[in-house]
Amino acid sequence: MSENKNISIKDVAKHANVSTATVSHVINGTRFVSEDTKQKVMRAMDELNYRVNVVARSLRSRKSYVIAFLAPILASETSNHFFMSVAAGIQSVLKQNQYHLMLSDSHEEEEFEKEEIRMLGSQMIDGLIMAPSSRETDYEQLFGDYPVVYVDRVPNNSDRDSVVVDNRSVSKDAVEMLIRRGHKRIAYLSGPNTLTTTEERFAGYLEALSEAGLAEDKELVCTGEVSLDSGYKLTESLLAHKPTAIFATDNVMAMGAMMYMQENQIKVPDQVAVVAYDEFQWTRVTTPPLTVIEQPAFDLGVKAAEVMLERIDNADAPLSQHRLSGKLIVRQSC
Amino acid sequence: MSENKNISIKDVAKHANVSTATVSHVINGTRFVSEDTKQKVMRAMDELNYRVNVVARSLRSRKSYVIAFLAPILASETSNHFFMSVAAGIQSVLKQNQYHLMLSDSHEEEEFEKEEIRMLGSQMIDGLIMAPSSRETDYEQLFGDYPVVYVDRVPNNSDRDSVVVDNRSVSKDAVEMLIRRGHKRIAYLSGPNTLTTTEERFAGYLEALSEAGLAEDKELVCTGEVSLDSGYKLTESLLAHKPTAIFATDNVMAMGAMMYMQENQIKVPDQVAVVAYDEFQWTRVTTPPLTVIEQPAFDLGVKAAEVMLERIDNADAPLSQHRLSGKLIVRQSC
DNA sequence: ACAGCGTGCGTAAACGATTACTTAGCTTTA
DNA sequence: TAAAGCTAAGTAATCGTTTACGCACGCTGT
Repeated sequence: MSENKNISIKDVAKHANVSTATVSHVINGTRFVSEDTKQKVMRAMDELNYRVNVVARSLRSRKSYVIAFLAPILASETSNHFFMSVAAGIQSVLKQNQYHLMLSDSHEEEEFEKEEIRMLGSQMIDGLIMAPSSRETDYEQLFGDYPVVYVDRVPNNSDRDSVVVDNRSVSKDAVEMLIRRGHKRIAYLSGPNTLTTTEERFAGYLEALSEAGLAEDKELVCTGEVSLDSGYKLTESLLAHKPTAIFATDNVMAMGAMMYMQENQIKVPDQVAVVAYDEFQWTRVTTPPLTVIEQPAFDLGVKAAEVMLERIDNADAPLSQHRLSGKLIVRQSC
Repeated sequence: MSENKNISIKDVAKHANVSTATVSHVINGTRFVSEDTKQKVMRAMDELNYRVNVVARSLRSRKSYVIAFLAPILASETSNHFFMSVAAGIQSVLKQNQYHLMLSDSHEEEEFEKEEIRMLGSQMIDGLIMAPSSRETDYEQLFGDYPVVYVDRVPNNSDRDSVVVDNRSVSKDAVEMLIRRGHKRIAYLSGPNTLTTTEERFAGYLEALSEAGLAEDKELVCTGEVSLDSGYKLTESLLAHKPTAIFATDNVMAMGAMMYMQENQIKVPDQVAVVAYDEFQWTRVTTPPLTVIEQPAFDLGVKAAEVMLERIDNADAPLSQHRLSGKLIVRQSC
């Protein structure tokens, strides 16, 4: 039916007896066209089932109205949900401004990520919002000449716009709360310390301890792979050192911890209290429901997109760096 | 530093003292170029920090190497994870074939979805893989002249390629298992019956009952909004009719059910057994761990992408429709 | 010695839009 | 009535590639 092959603005122009310029201006509303002519053009477009070729358009206008979001969206259940919420925030802003969102996955691997950036090439996107998988990498040489906004994480020595969570501060809140409830042996369970986020969370943990006059006990600090199994095993070894509370900076690892304690009849929170990162619906249905730190994922995306659009508007505006607050949600696990 | 503004193949050609054709052929390996010339060109590209303009390329070659995936990826935690797994599958295949994945969200709303399809325009993508939010809609007129593959769901009267889950069959398995364990009053808890998937799951439920000589009890069939709260409330009213088991076709609703029973000290599985759709890591840490139906989400994506690439290769190949099997994972909740 | 062929590369026309510059025709103004 | 101005729309260059042709040169065989 709708044979759409190769119908160009030229065909429409011929069919409507006007010039291509006029057709273009009707489509874009970029200059006055008399009502009569406008009607003729519209009718022609309808009859030919014309569809604008966005590729040609962006070649000429040097605008694609596409913003890419590069993050470890497919890496795990946790980061998946977190970054998809960020994506939702981005999308909500972009949509209002007629921009498209292109999601790319970095797999949380540097090489994979670099390859994705290369594939974006030049001109395909008007901007890149990314959560870098490494803080050591020098990304600058890979980027095209579009603006870049970092979200959730920032590489070292970056002088780009950024929107992140105030991890240190909310982590400190969480640990302080545990201390207020009488805990003195608070374990730290986390993934490897390679991301700025993780580092900040650890800093918050230490700060709370130190301000309460508690010394850091190396035996209670435990980092490992981010996975359920890893969380399970690390919890097992942690418990040998008799913590009364566990502060887990990763959701999946917290699951492992909960699973271990459930299987070994360790009462939460009576024997061991638990506070973990990331609010999910399921954290309300564990036994007991989990006390968690909720990150403003959606807002992170909203802000990042807003910053991006402003940057596109004005390349010379001053650096725009933002830090959003997390929120402690107290439930029965502590 | 890396001033990349406006470096085109022409600049490279001039700088290397060759023609643009040669540069293009070096980049794409599309015809023999002597080692010497090749080196010259490469060096020039390096020195100028040349980056191919993918927009111009796809304008000319009529190929964008972008496949769009349109699904309700941001709609809820459940569909989010499910469709992101599908996306991961798609991505894994596309990447091997040098294609890009562009994720678009349909918000599970028809108008939103249509708008997204329109925005894709023509020529921007080489193909569209989608999970339609409605089976009634006539999407055909909206599509450009790219191939379309439906995944997970298929609209009525579609004669497009498709890849879906055999929902009826695995749902039947699950209910049969409950029956074998002696259950006779099995409740059905589900979202609204507007998707083919939901419909198929209900059919499987009914079929298992009927083959076991059990009559459908309307009081035990309960559909409502897909949300934790809704699951919670519907479970409350369901329990008035004394089911001994609940079959939940949605993950979030199952969470609501679990939460209600937990809060009201209803023992699972002793008083009420539970079987629910969708395997997540957290289903292993509830008390007790949940028996679930695992959908082959990743494989769904893989297959869909394969089908897409074949279709792109050969527009006239016969219709390619696939049905993948789900898997029942039995844990302590039943 | 020259027709014929293979090799390596250059020339220039697309692809389908946007848009700076013109232009034709009409109205106003002095 | 002629110059100036205004209105609506047309002409054609341009964005950066790909690719169908064509060409020059050197080698081969007779």
